[in-house]
Amino acid sequence: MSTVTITDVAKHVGVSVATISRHLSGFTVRNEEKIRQAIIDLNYRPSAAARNLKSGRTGIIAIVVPDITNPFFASIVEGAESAVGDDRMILLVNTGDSREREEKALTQLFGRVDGVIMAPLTEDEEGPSFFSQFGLPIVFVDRVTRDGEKFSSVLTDNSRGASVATDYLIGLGHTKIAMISGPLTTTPGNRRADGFRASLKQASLTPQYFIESDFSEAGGYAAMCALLERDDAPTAVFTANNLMTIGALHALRDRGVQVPDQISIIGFDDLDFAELISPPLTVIARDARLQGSLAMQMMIKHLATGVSTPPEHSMVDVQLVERGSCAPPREM
Amino acid sequence: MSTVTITDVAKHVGVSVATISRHLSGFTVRNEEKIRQAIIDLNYRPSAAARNLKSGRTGIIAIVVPDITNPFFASIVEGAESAVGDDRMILLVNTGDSREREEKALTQLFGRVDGVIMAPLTEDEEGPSFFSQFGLPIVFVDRVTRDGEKFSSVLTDNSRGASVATDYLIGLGHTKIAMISGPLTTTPGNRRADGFRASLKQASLTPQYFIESDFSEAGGYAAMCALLERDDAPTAVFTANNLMTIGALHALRDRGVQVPDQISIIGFDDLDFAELISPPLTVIARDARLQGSLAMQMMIKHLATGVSTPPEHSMVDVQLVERGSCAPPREM
DNA sequence: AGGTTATCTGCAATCGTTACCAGTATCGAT
DNA sequence: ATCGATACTGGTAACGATTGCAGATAACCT
Repeated sequence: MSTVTITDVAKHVGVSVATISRHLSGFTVRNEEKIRQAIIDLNYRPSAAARNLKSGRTGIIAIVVPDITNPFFASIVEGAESAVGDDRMILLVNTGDSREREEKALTQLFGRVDGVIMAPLTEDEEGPSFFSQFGLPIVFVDRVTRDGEKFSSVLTDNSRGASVATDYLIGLGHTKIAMISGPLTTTPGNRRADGFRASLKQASLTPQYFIESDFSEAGGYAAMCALLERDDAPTAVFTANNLMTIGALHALRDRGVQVPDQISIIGFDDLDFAELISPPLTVIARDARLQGSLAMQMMIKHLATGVSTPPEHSMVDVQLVERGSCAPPREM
Repeated sequence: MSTVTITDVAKHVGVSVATISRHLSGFTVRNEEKIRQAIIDLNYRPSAAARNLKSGRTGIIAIVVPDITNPFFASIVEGAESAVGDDRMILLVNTGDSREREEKALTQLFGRVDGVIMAPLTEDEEGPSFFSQFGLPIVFVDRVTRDGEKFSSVLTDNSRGASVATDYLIGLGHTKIAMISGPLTTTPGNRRADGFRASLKQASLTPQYFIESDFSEAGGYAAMCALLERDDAPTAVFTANNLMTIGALHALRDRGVQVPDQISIIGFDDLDFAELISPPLTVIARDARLQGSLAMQMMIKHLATGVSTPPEHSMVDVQLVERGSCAPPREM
């Protein structure tokens, strides 16, 4: 097996370890060709652990997401992966929607990675020092950073996105508009609920059909069922993420409710197969891949320029993709 | 910032570093409480790099997948994540369907991880030593291992799955059955094509509608278009993975071809939203999450018992999920 | 008290690499 | 022949943790 070290290579060639090391670092040395050959012959691979210990860097960037099976986060990861470059790798942590695991991940990550790209589950209630304590460079996706925090972020205008969706439904003539919301303790959940409420208010409507759910498919299903059981059911519903949209659609299908004849539905975040659903699903879309890629670029830049550089913030556009799942209310 | 070492803690308490180290490793030492407190006060976190260097282990297991946005692989990762345990983490490598990146990943992974779970892109043409040369424990998902290889694997009966799909279409009365296949250089692509051909042969049919594509949505789209342009178009099509199924469905939708009236379609690998498509999609399903979890369990077991243990192999069931996208052929 | 364990402790070597330092060879110019 | 500059070299001290060894302390028994 292979536990061949730099010393073995040095002996084999008949030079010192320093020379081999220099060759590895790209300096010109005398026996270039001999060394190159010896490395191949002995199948020598530098020990990452030893390098880490000396340099303090690992060449690994972590991405922490709540749920990798959510296509949105999968695309974030893919985008980040596309921007990571040849000399670094990605370590994925799936927190499974658990705040506890998220926290533990951060402590475990320390020393194993050079930085963390994080789409966090919850708002930071513990105060501004919570994320700082880990002493890791962090780039946030979809989480607003507080004053005094020195972290960069890639944001979407969640509030505006929700407003666009709600305004669209209002524009179609709906007045009984429901929202299946994410947890209000999360940045996206919170802001999207804000946008919804703001639009309703501006149209002099009250958010009587607001349900706080949990961003999961099961949660969306349950919420939709609850809405349908009401005496005075809504004529339109805005679901605050893709998984809940799928859940809601399942509920509607199981109950035989026709879309958009009996109820209109608009989701936040696009889906690969949105056009294949019948009717094709109208959504608020944003470029997840771009977000992941931007986050990675920020991280790499930050790592290159050093800790002292001020944090950057970038905003990714949201837009309405009109398909066929929304229509004017029937009984009007 | 924090670069507090075990020496700092030792000095702070007034004992030797060895004592701190022993405390960290769970041995009973004299000043337990004092040490515990010092660690908190100084915010000390053991250096992963130093530990790696000494122990030779990293506590990280890599998962190499061709495309993380494919729900199947996302589920594999999630399953693995669920089984990984508290003391280890997952490093994700997305090869983006590139054999080159797959290879490079393996070399980069060496020394950074304790083992690799791999859903490889291609068959191993380079001979049995190709994967061995990296000196890494590997568990394969969906790749058959050769004689003489000492790697474990989690397999699906791809051939049988394809046969079940094909037999189902034959049973409905179809004779002009197409297959949109994955690359024949990959294990899954190869075996599924085998199953298709075998079933056809048994029914005395010839595989005249066989198209080798690339497991991507765009590939599925293009292949479906090609099939539809034929003078003598097929009445049923079997798509060899979920992404190509989506692509094919898009093509059918764009051309206004009715499913299942004008053409029947059955896919390999289930989709979260298969029921939401109209008509609901009939598929060959298998438990991806289970596969990921099994692979991780094998890896952990292997790591615990040592290199000498013989490789394990486990087979995951496939089954037909009948929904509404298949019907007897129209003109018969 | 003396002897025998049973516990705990510190010293120092070690893991594989990098980087500093000083040393040597080569070369052209004087 | 001497000099200085250039280009490379080897020895070695780190990086931060773990661990075998031997010594120290305490605990227990007769």
